[in-house]
Amino acid sequence: MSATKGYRGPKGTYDVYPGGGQGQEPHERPELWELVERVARDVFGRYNYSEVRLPVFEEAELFVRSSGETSDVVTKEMFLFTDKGGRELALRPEGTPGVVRAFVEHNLDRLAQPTKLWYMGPMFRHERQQKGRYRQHVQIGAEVLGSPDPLVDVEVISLLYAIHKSLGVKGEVVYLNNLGDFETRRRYVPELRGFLKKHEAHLDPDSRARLDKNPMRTFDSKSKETQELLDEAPLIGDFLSEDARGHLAAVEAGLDALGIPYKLDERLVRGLDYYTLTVFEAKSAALGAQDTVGAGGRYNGLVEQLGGPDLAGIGFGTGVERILLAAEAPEGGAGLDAYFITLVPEARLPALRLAGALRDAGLSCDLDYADRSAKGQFKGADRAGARFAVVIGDEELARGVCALRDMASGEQREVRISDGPQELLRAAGA
RNA sequence: GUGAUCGUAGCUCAGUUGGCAGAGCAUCGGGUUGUGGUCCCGAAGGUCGCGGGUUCGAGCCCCGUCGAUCACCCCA
Repeated sequence: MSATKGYRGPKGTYDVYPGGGQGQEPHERPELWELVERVARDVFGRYNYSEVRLPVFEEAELFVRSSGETSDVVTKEMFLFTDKGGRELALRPEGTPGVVRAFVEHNLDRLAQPTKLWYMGPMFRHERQQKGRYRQHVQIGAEVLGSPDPLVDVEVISLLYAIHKSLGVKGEVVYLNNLGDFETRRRYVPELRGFLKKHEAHLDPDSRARLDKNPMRTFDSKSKETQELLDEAPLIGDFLSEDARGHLAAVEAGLDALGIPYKLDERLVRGLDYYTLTVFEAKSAALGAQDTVGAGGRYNGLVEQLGGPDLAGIGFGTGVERILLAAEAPEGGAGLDAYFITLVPEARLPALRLAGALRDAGLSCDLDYADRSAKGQFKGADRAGARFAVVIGDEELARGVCALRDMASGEQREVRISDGPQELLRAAGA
């Protein structure tokens, strides 16, 4: 916050640093990130997904091709730059294009199908920041390539739901829709456009501008008048092909079987061009206007469009900052096993040696390096959440022992220093 | 990119009609020459976001700028 004296982080970014949570947003706390990573890794493992780690920048063209020339993400939110070889590059605004690119580049369709992948990493969008919206933010995502099976849709949605649930996201509702296949949209879009043209005078300016290029996005409008108008508009549900209708029904049956609560929302459209059939959005009532915690959908034409085989695909992305904002912050972290308190300079080397031995044995410990008073060092032990304080002073050195103090009970016993860490461990265990 | 509100100690915030920058918490030290989490005392910590203007005098008023928050646009 202060920053008169030096540099500040770039607009729309934030730092993760130790601070005991004081004045920090949850996503600024390192212990919460460790928790998220642990949980994500664990859940993905249980669903048999493999991790991919990809560059945070790609050829800009890749995003234009996949996300869509008219999408906001591409037209106004990309961080673009040219490298010294004249290549047009972009910091990735989302994860899916990179994953599909890597899938095609490495011929991952040779692996067992479908290919189930997950990632976690920063995404970049040049937009006005807000709480729960940052220019650099972290998404956890999954992509399943190579299967059109609606039960894969179910798995992906349940995966998203499981991650949120494991991390304590509050007030979550999953919205589901089906945007149809290409045939569906060929019939539906002209119908919708025709309807909107008739009422063009009553549309808000943004919706009017989208009329020709992407009329379905009109459903995203927050204008009251436009929304009232849309009550009369034709809905895509009535235009779904036989296949699309069956797909949606199968997804619903699967979600019901798993007991995942969802709401069908025929007005749900997504900002990216590549979606087909299933789209979904998980929102949390615990957030403000940026209430989407995670979202995704099926993209059956994308792999081929990016130069790969004609394979189906589906995936989601979920924002870690938003997960943490919408979650109950867990309290209490793991403390140290031992904290060494040295009362005379001659005690420092023996303490260092013992601490090293304990660390080698797998215990966590720390010592005072600030030459503090005994009282100060005990405070340090307390603040570090140490289970034991190991005290070495004049008297102990003279008798070749250290005092092992249980910080919770206050009980103290002596252990011979020459007995080494094993004896300390035994004494501590008692 | 548009609009509104805000910016004072590490954190949360007081600061009157413009008159010597404060509190609580946190930090460090002392009370207990070697024993923490309670209590008491003390210390340290600020170019009041930054730059300009008005004024004898600006944390306070005016302009600009940067940043944050909220709402749009859109999204995770």
